[in-house]
Amino acid sequence: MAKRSHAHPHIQASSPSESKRDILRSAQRVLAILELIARTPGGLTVRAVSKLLQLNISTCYHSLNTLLTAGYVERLPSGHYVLGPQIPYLNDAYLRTLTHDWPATDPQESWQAVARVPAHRPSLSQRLRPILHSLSERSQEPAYLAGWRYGEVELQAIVEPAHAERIPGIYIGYRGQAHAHALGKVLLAYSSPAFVEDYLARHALIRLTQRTIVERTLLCEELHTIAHQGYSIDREELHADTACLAAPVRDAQGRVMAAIAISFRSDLLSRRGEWLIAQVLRAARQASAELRLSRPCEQC
Amino acid sequence: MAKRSHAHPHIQASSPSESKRDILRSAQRVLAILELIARTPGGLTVRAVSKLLQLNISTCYHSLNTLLTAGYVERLPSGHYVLGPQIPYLNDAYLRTLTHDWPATDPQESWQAVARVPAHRPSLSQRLRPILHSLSERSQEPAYLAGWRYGEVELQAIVEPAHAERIPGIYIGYRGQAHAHALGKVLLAYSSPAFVEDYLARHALIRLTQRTIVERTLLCEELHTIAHQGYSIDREELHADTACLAAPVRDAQGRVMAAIAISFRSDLLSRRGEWLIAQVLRAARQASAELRLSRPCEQC
DNA sequence: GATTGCGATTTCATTATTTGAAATACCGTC
DNA sequence: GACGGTATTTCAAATAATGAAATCGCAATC
Repeated sequence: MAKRSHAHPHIQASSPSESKRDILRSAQRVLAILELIARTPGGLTVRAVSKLLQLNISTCYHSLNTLLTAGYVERLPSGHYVLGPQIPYLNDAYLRTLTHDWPATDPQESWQAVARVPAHRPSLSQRLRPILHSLSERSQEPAYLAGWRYGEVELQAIVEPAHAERIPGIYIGYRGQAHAHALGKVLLAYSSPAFVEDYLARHALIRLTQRTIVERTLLCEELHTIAHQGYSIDREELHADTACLAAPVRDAQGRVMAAIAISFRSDLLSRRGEWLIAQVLRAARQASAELRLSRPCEQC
Repeated sequence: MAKRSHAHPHIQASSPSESKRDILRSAQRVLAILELIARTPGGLTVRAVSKLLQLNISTCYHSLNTLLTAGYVERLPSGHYVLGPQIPYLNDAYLRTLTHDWPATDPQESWQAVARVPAHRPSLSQRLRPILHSLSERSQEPAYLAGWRYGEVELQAIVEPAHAERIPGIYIGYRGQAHAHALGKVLLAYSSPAFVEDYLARHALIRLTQRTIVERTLLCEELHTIAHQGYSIDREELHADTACLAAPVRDAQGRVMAAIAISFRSDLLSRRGEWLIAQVLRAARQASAELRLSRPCEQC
């Protein structure tokens, strides 16, 4: 975007690393402080922020005041700043934007259609929640729904049973590491080769556990296998001790719109694997059936 | 905080309304833009932001770029900006801060103890989730958990059954309007008079429906009734057509630490009210029993 | 195939805003 | 009562944001 054209007539020397144009530096700093606080469970004092970010304490003081008055952080009586109530408020708004249906995956440009999708039609996650619910109920494991969003795999719904916990570090809105989980792999497996190409060009295959598939060729083989067998397995590829199973959800035209999954302790795979696969496939079939009827479809 | 002392020797005339000191204006503007986008389901273009906020288009352009590169917004191919993946990421961090136990309510200062509570003990919402789950299961209505946080009632857990939807506009992390819902009323009902006094001084009794209690004396009467009967009812006080029932959860010392509730279509109140009250009371009793055993208590 | 309209991007000088060092205030502890 | 660790305030320096206007790009229209 920024053209970084002929240097300013002004000074500009003093900025240490090549600082980006078109960015509001104090705003950027404030956001960086917010993220730092998010990463620190117990909160941070003004001074701590100043030290960690190598910023003048006065700058941090003003930045934190800005965040404070806007509700993005809160100040504990101890002087520690923690995330404030504006965060879940914005998240609620974000969740409502999941209330679109996305066109499937294919040529990287397909998601541009999103712009044309009218807001406020019943979302996939809303329509499929009962199915996730019963999947979670039957299996007594957490159930997940993911779809494409702006060229990324996005986790869009989680239904947890009373006792089992979701995979740590995973949350609604989580994107990425598609190569390392069952949902991502199954969605990629049913994408066009051109799209997979593009996806792999945009994403490094980061190693998350010893089992993560980090070889491009191995991953492509895996995707073929998945497309052939109709579901995907994550054997501790994302998180040690945890396995996932995922299966595709198709719309009336047969396009893969989403994927449904469950996660569970990986040692269950050998004992209950077959049964769990059957449950996931069943839920995915139900979901596809649900999408087949009464599509409030605009672009058909 | 800001002392607004003797006017600067500089100009300072040009700022129209009394602009606050100790605030980073460009950062504040960026946050305002973020909130504007959050309020707009379909997203906004640079120009639209500029018009709505009465800012120079160049300012908006730079602000949006800042938000964009930090992941707080995303740009659709149409040029519309919508909330980005950083929002749910921060929310996940916020949710983890719910992983404290809070001291109860009383004298407005009690929440200052939060600062001393070590992070990472099992949270109320984690411990009580199975109970909420079975409450939701039995009643087939959404179940809620709320507690005190920094002197405010905060919604801390929601368990939705397969088919019923939570109250719109309500989300985990939601605070306030305690006078208008069952959870808030029951928590206030078991707070000390001094605290209620303080709470009422800090919060106007905003009218949300025709039934909202906006008279201070009426609310106090209501709180007395609630404390006497052991549960609270919200009869369309927060949201038209929706009723809630809430009951207190006590710790081993008998202090009210939280409240459990369900919401449902208000017409069910006459038919199933008695039964639903029994369910909520039962869940609250179970929760209190759960808190009674094996408290990982630091300050006792 | 050129034109128009609409909006995004870039430019650049002006000027207000942010910065940073240091002084000061605060609070709990020894 | 002094000390150590922080938070807050001050104020001049100078950096960084602003705003008007020019430019660019795209798509619809003539």
